[in-house]
Amino acid sequence: MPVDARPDLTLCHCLAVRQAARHVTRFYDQFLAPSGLRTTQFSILAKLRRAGSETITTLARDLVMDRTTLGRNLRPLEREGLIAIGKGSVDQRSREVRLTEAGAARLRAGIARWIEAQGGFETVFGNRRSSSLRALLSAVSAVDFGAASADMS
Amino acid sequence: MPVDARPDLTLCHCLAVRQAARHVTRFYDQFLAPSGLRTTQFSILAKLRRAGSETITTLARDLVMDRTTLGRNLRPLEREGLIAIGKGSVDQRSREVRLTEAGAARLRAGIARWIEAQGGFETVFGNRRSSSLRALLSAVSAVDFGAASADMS
DNA sequence: GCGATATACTTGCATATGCTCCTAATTAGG
DNA sequence: CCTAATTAGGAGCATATGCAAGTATATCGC
Repeated sequence: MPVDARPDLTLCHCLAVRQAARHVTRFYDQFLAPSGLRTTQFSILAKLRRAGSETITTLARDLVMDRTTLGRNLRPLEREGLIAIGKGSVDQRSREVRLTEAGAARLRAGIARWIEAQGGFETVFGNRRSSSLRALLSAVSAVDFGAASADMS
Repeated sequence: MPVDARPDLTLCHCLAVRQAARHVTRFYDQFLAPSGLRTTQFSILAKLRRAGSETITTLARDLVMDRTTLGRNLRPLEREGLIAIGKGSVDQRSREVRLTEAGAARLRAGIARWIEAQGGFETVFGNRRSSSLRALLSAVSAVDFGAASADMS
């Protein structure tokens, strides 16, 4: 590459993944709307059903989300009684988050819609490409950027 | 698949792309921070440099972003004098957004950091996989979900 | 030309995102 | 034990995200 060449900013991986996230989120949210859940909320409830009970920190790590972000995202769910948050049994600092009955019911309603969204996505994008994409995205989310981080302090 | 089988929610494409977006954004933002730009702002300025001048609606479409979201995202940039917004010459309703000199300078500073981030990403994720990923993400962003939309009104 | 329709944008609302700084509880060293 | 470093979580700040509803301008039909 010539020294003077302007780098091609259209090749930005960050922009690509953010644009796709916006586009796909709007699609899924459209389906989930009747259930009264957003994709983020749906993901949280789904994760809780699998995990049973988790602290905010571990749940945040599972969802590749900042702790403080998750803490706030839990608020609307708790307000609606879809989750319950109690003190951690071993560590008094931590808080255990668990799915309530109402939350499980809401999740079931959401799942019916999610199946449509997921199916719709795969129909238009193709099963093969969908699988490839999800595999690559999972790999990205699992990457440890620590070694290449800007801040080495 | 058995009728009673619970669908595997961990295969959600929406969750996958959102998690990846969060993870990658944090990585790029770390690098961009010294330039005083966030990835979203960097993308907007970069787009404006290429486009020269665009209305909010077309710019939003280019960035796969809601018009109202973009409208608000422009505010901090205008406040800092990195962009200028004037009335559209042909259509009086529209507003033309363009890069200022200060914006171009800021963008140049950001590009230096972006190169590090982009390079770091490709180093840890691999050039081949990075290319495949970006291609798939571009395809996703270009998909017209209209036909498979939940709302057919 | 005028009323109907469409388009460009803004505002209000609610959630999403993560950083920095703070407090409380835990754990490590001595 | 008791202090120091660590960890779990919250609060404040700023931006990001998009829907619904509203206003202003353009364009279409006649």
